[in-house]
Amino acid sequence: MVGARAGVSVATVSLVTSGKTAGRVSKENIARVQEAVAELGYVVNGLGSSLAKGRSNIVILVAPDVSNPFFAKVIAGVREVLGESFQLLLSVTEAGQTPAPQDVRKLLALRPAGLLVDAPSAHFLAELQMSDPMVLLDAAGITSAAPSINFDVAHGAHLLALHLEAQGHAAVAYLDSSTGTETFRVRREAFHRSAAQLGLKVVAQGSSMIDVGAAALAFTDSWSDWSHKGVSAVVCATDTHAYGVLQEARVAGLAVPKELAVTGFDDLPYSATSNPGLTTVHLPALEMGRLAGRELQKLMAGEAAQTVPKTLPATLVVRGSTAEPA
Amino acid sequence: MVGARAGVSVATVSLVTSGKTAGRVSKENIARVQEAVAELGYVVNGLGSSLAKGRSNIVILVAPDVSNPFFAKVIAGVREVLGESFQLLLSVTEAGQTPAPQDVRKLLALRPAGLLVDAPSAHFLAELQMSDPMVLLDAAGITSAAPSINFDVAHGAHLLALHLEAQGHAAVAYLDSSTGTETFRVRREAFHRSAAQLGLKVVAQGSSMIDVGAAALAFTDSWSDWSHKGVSAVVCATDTHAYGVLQEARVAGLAVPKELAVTGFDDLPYSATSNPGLTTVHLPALEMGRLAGRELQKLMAGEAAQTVPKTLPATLVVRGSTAEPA
DNA sequence: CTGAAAGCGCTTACAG
DNA sequence: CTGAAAGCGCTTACAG
Repeated sequence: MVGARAGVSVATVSLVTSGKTAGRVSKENIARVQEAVAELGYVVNGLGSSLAKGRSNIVILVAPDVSNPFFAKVIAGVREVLGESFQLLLSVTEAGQTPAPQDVRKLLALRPAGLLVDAPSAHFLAELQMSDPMVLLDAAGITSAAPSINFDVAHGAHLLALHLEAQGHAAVAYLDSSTGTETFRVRREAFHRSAAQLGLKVVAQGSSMIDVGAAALAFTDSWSDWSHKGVSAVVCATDTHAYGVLQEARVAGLAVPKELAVTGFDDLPYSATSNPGLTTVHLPALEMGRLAGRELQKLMAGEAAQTVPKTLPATLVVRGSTAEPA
Repeated sequence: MVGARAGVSVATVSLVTSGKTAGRVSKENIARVQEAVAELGYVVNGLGSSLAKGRSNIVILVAPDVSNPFFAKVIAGVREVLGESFQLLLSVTEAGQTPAPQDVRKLLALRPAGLLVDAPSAHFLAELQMSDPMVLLDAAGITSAAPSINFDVAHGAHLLALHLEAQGHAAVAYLDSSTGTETFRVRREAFHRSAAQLGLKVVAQGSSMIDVGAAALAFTDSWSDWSHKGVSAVVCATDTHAYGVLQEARVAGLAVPKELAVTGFDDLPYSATSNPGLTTVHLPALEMGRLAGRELQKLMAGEAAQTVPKTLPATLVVRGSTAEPA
């Protein structure tokens, strides 16, 4: 450790670089060490440091779909809370895929201080059997000992059904995501339940990956059938699906919302500016990131975890895709 | 190290877990160790391992905008090449921002085996002064000792000018990105140069962040002015900008491409399915990821780096936003 | 206020 | 084929 260029012991250098000088190191030595550090461009080796301390300062965020504008907000929220003290890293898996057991193992080998897991599957959590601090995000429908922050997607689906019924729709189609994440099951089942209560008939179903092109294809393949069944609105599991439907509706010359209403879920940035704007369920992503970050901090500080999942409200944003502007 | 439950020394366990048993450990001991590992759910502590070996197996990808569908492909390419041997992690910064010096320092503290830096600024690289393996991606206009993989965006811009001139346009507006990344400077300057050669006039300029809403706003604010100047086409620095323009053109009742042609840059997935489809410059993102991964592997293996930046071809994809379907 | 020393969990020559 | 030992770069009681 070349920092001994300051003429002090390694112990003193360590004290200075980790900021634990209070009443332990003289002013002169602090200055001398800082100077040497600056001159040599010394950076503490996190490997040695973490090993000695028994834990790293890495927080890993595991998510199936990092390349999603919705997720960017979640990340921003987490960063805001975790700040300087932890190094946030994203685990990368195949697009749309939850990481495989061996990926997880490699992550744990880094001995992260904490784990944030977005949209986990039950299977994934079973594999994990984490004892380290862990917080689940968007884990509706999952039971786990780990604290979780969820969106009230069921209520969101309910609001959607209410709105469509009020707009006079009688028969709708549901375009689901084929990724099989729990949140989509909850969205779908809640919508069906609410629709049934209201006398709104879900007469057709479809599904595709979360991709504009795939959703567009799913819609064009089904539309003639749906049309015969009297479908006047398509309820999509995500905004991305809705974009595909909006596009193909335009190609097919269908007037939106007059001949066909379209709804989404997530309220991605694009939904506010599309034409027509997309009626969708807004989920407070930034807030989710913040809460998850805070909960993880507590856990990492050794405090007790929340036991009841925290649920964030979902709200309905009505735009031109379901209602003519007043 | 509880693995000594197999009745062997730590050294033997280490040999087994790192797969270096060839002619060094007996079959029985291999089996015994593997059994103990499985029973105890043992995971090698990467901190200790990396410290002993002098380097980690972490590769960090630094990028200003991870939440971008374009970037998802780059990542896929990198993963494909790096495979099992390295742990790919994404560094997270504020959306659209290149990481600050202190962020970089924290990254280096992890002693990554290699660094992949996307769209770096000259300033960022100066701060870095890396001696570790590093490969730059999309660093057009940057000079650095590190190998880099670039897109030939200048040629792409040239193709765009050629196409617009051939379509009979005489006056166009350029909608730039306000992020100030080098690649946008190159795109803009190349387009202006080519346009000037062809007698195509760039009569107006605008700029916004890379965001559909922001681009839409920039367009509506400028359109009456641009219109007076005889603008018949808007050339956008990214597809995202183009989406904003397309939307507002529709709102304004402008027929695309008849009254207003629109072009993008990047060829995001959405551009193929938008209506009209977006004429844009296709950049081979997956291929860039692969090449960058391969180059980094060479570097990490101690082989000589390529000295000349590798440039991937940009191609023009003509769609409905500039040309009526035949 | 300071430094010598033990130890974090591994890997890797080295001697047997 | 096997194990004892040194060492990777730190941190943290501990003794002074």
